[in-house]
Amino acid sequence: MFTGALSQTARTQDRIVDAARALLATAGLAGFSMRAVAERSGVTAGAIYRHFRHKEALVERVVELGFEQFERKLLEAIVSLPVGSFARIAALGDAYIRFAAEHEEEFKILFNPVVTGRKRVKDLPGQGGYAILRRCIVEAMEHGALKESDPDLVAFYLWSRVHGIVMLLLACDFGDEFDVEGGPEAAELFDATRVYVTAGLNARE
Amino acid sequence: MFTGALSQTARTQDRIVDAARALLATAGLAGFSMRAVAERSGVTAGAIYRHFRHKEALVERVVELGFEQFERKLLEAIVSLPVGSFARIAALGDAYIRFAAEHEEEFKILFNPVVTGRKRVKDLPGQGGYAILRRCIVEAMEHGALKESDPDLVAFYLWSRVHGIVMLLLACDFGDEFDVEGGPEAAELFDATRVYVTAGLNARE
DNA sequence: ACACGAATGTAAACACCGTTTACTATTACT
DNA sequence: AGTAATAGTAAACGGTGTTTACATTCGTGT
Repeated sequence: MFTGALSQTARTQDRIVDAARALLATAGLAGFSMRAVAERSGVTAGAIYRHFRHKEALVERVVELGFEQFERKLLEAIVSLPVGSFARIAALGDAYIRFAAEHEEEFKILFNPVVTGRKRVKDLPGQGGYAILRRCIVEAMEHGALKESDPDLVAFYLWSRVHGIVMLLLACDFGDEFDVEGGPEAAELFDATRVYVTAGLNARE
Repeated sequence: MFTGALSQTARTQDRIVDAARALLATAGLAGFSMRAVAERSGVTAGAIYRHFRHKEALVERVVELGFEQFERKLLEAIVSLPVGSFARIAALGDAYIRFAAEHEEEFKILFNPVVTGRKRVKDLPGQGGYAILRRCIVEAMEHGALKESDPDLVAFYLWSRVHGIVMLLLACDFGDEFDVEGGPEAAELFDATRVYVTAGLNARE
């Protein structure tokens, strides 16, 4: 049967997922228990198992939604910038870093090999942003903004770069190496090291 | 009193830590329970609390030992290479990646912001390798192997690069983007993208 | 050599966790 | 209206990290 309204099933399933997302964002993975999710969604812990096979499946769903939101942010970041420009690539890196900063707890989960398994890039929503990045790289090469090269290799290089900046700063406090109180922010270091990416490190010219 | 032998305290404490390290390496964090560590070290779970305040403190100790071993590997990697050479810097990256590959489970923990807290780089054994890397960079600049620049910024750039490669590959499978069955290895991608680091990406010369 | 206090270990309990079970209430459809 | 699937509940189960009450061992001063 089809009614315009959502089925009761869908309603509580959504409430569970919403509660799970909120809980993960505020309490982190430590405070994320089935009973806590249940209470937040006005349901009993056992009821969650009518909608998700186990806790991991619920976490996976949250991660999936996180990646969808992530992809949306990446698309928004480049939409108003000229096709084929280096600015588009820089904007993607910036959006990546901004997302990580604004959704810290969620980001820690998205790419955490301990809490969620290793993901095939192809199966991620929007290929985890890889597809967008690769397209911008190809276009930039066509427009002469980037040296011609293997776009997959460049995409991996640039992705691992922003990812490394974010993950390293999540794991380590560089407050004593860079005299910024509380440590420098990812966005600053991303900007400050950009020149190395464009011009290279070699002294030889 | 002082005897040549270790005190009983130190003995069982070592046995606990050894068991913890072995368990973490084989079963990962999922199989790492206080009772499992206890059984492996021939002791009761409660006894562990005479030596470590809580589970996290035990994990922290394992992480600390991991960082010490990590630093040793980095030092070994450069000792026979000429001071001031770019080869030293490349060797550090290589050792970083090799360590991550050979101690995968341990590495996932060392830099995981979810399982261990954010660490001050200065407090890590060997500053987590930062001190070694920075010294090699300064020496390379003095010998003209690297463009003159802020060594801290370059160190962060290079560290985040290897870290990003490793963490990204731990989280994601790129088997479909690079036609290497099961996905490419970190060492391959590290080598293949090195030219971007030395020469830069810009088309403009 | 002995005694005594601290250090170390044990077994059992506690509260919490993910998950399952037995049961009830609701829903959708003939 | 009747019925079979669906959705929800409360209680239980085994496992977890941690604490407790108690026993043992150890180190040391006399």
